[in-house]
Amino acid sequence: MTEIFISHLQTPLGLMSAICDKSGLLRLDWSQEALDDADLSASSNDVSRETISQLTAYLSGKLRGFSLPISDKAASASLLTWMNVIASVPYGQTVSYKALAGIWGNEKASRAAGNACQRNPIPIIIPCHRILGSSGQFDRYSGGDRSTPTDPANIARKKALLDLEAGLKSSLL
Amino acid sequence: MTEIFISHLQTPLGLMSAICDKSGLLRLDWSQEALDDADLSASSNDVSRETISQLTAYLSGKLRGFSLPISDKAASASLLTWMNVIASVPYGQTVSYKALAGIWGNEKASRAAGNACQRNPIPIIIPCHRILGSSGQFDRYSGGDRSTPTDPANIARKKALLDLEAGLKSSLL
DNA sequence: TAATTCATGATAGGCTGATACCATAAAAGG
DNA sequence: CCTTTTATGGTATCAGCCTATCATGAATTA
Repeated sequence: MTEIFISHLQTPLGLMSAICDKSGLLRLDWSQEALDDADLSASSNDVSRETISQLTAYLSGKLRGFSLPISDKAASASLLTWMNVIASVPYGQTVSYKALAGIWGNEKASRAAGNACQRNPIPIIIPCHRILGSSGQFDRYSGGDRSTPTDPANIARKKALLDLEAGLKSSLL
Repeated sequence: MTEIFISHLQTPLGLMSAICDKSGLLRLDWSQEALDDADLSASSNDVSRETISQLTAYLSGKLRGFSLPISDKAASASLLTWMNVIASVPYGQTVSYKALAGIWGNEKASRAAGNACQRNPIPIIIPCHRILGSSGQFDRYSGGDRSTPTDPANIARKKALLDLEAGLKSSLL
């Protein structure tokens, strides 16, 4: 029914797929299973190409903020509000789940904050990698795939993104 | 997501649209709103064309029974059982809502029978026009559009179909 | 320090019961 | 005849309610 558009980017951390409908970004994925319920004959469109373009600049260390339309079908209404809160964390900074929950409106909802990070369909653009445990742990990361928060490959991705933003690496491409 | 196929037939009673997915008929409609949630670029397929073909023969008085695959997504499971009951009423015969309910399994469910007729997504093929009030009234007909059972144009269609099957007219084309 | 345990809040999914909707039918009253 | 009233059964929808899940955090142990 709803037409789907896709663009890809090969990175040292894996192949990324930007998936959109006509109104904006739906999700960003590392694994190929992104294609599961998408039309196999999908082509790219302006938004998917622009996403890859900005992503390339970001991973090269040349871009510190994204400007992209996000489809309102990317997530439930409640998750979208969480995504806005996550997006308010600036480049290069990190925040605990508890602090994130505080910004959201209830400091005690730290666990709900983690829940939202896990279900974030658009990693990097919505910078859930900047959310850490209260004592600085970054041992969980889903990278758009809700089912693999402890996958070592994902942890490595989180670390790489943090290193990039901390200036420890100049590029991830 | 699910691909849709459509074929049309212009008749004196209005433009008919046969809408299918790959597994069979989804619905048959008189009004153009049939296209509302269908892909505007939809094309025809074997089933949609065969539907129009058999329909043409039926409306010309040359065919008295249909043989077409019906998608299991055309209706809920409970409605599909009602559709089978309706389809068991032979060409040229009529039955009351109460009698239909009796065949279905509960003579007192006459009102549920009417409910099923109203929601029948495939008029003519599933011959809900053969179901009348207990004293012979045919003053309700939806013709695939659940919201207009008392529309005079629909009543006229029901009468025309009954006249055709009674041999009062030799063709509706 | 590290492993366990416990208190917590939000979300989504599943289940249950209540309800509004009807292309009915029969009876009652004029 | 006509309209009105009442009894009626099934379906779909929705509001509650409960529950499992979780990328947490803090306190308690050893």
